[in-house]
Amino acid sequence: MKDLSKTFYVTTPIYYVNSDPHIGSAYTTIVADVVARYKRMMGYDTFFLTGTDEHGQKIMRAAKEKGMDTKKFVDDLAQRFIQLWKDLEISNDLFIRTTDDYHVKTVQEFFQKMYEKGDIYLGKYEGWYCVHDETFWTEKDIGPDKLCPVCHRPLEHVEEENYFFRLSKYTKPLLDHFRSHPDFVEPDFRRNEMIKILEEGLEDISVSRTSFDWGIPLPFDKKHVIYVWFDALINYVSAVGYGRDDEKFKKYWPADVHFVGKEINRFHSLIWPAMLMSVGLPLPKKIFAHGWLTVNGEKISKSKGNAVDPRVLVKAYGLDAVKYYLLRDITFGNDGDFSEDNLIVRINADLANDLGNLVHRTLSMVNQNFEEIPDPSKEEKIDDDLKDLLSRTINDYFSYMDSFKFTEALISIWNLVKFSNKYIDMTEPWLLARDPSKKERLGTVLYNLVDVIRNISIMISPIMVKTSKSLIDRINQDLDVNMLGWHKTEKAKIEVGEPLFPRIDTKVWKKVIKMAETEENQKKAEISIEDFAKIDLRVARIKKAERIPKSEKLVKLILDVGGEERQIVTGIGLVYTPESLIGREIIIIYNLKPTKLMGVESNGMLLAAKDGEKLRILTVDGFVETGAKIS
RNA sequence: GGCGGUGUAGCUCAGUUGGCUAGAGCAUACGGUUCAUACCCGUAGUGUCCUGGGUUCGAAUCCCAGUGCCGCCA
Repeated sequence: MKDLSKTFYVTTPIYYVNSDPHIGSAYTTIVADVVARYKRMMGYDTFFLTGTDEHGQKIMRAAKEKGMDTKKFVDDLAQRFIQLWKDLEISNDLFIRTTDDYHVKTVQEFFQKMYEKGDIYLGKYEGWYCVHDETFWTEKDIGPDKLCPVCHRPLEHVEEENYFFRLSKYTKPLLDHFRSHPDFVEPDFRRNEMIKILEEGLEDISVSRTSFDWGIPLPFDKKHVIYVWFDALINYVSAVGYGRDDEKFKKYWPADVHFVGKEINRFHSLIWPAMLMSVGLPLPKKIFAHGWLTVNGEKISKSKGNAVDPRVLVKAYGLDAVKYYLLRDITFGNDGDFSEDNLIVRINADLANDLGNLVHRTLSMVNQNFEEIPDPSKEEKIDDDLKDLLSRTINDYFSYMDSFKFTEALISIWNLVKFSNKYIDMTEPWLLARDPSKKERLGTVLYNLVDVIRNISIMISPIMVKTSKSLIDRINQDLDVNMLGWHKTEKAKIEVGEPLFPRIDTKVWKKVIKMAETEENQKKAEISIEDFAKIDLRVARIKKAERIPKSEKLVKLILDVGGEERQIVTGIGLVYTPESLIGREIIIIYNLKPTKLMGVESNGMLLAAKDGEKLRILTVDGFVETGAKIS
């Protein structure tokens, strides 16, 4: 299976250093990392590239505002990305910066080639430029207010001599390429968008600027610097030695897949291929444009406070759990939502309950009954079922991973996890253990389970690196994809270890994503006196109080409200003992709609002041008859 | 404004070329079990399959119109 002549080259976008990395940017890189790890496991000589995009007017201005030298400024910013990827254990083989010397040189050579080909010409550009988006607009694109149609910032009028790229010339060749390579751009709806643009025809684009100098100078006209997008795209070839290390370049180019966000799909699916055609290089095999993440249902933005540093999540939940969640819950290619609630559900249900518990119960039984992993012997029907499911899972796993269907790959692995739990239930090893004559059967059952766990740990290894390692170490086996399959577990001692994933107790757990809006929400909307009048508040005296069985918090109260007897259920059991409540006067909402809590009827609600964990019931200042109204 | 996608159980979604009483996971309720992280296993549900019309023996699935959400372009 190992064949190092197979190579695989995978890239992320290079990130514009001027904005902070958040969970959205981390998502692309994490996916690319999973793919790189998977391909390495499959025996490919893999090259995984990420990096930073550091030129452009926006960065130059930002540096100026801070009074910093531009290069020093981007050095600091790039470091933030390098550190983040280190913290997320991203396995990139190179981190490219567009300010790296070799990149600068390659870009100039690339540009020179295009020029010699006759695809670059000097023209006059007149129009409006948005510094923020690095985008040019023509008069007809914008309104009389001269604001950017995208970000609504003021535009700058520019009029200068620019070099242009004859992009229009490549409309037809690109269209042909799209038609003859149906998998060139994925998902398919993104490809269709690109085809539509091609059918309408491409226009030549301006590719140089003269009004500032933070960029790569044109080789043949030093007054100009190369448009930042042009410069950036070329990173994909400069990183693997274009014009500098032919052997390396030949080995890895063309790239197998460029992972990009949907907002930059055009650049990668149209402009970049046209540039490559111009210099006579083969096109990348695939561009995969994924969707955007929202966080807790809202767009990621600093003002909303949900632009969380991914490390905060990793620290709270663990890297493997966050990665599992991202790949399991968000269908790759579509937009998705990073929901902390759903993350916790996945951790508790899939990781702790299903996988963690399967491992823990299996390994515990092995060590309770045997010195080491027992030998299998005669197989029964249920064993064949497990074996069949394993082999189907392995097949599905390969085909899903090869087509970047991570969600499906994980679902299919987890079907195996769930069936393994059922297998334990059906074979009842704890009963087998009580009957010495069934020791052999017990050994077979436990061997099968360890064998499946071994397979699972290999399959999850590109995604959950630490978990996989921890699992395979506990059972003392090799993490080798060639060992995927039934009954390839070697004899070895095992170690039960701590539970892989502790459950998160949602009752006490504090979430880490603080939505800025939450605080605002706590300040409730103004109400009128009529609104308040709808609430019927009364004084009541507690006649009886008793805990509701099986509940820590809930207490059932029998009240006297002006001679009427009422039953309410209240959640103050952690703070008050029932005995201490009897005889006290409290305030209740008298006309609250009745409800049932833990099956016990509650006709009203007691008022209490809450300060974090502290809780005190409201009462009246001196004696008042029960049933008295409060207003 | 043009084009495209999407709208299925409380939640997240699956539903291949139209075909048996519409599915899964989570959550809920009840039962079983005890090796295990109050875990696992089983059972039970609930759905105007966005709305209205049409094609068909038969439509969540195809066609038309409307509507909500989303995307691309202008």
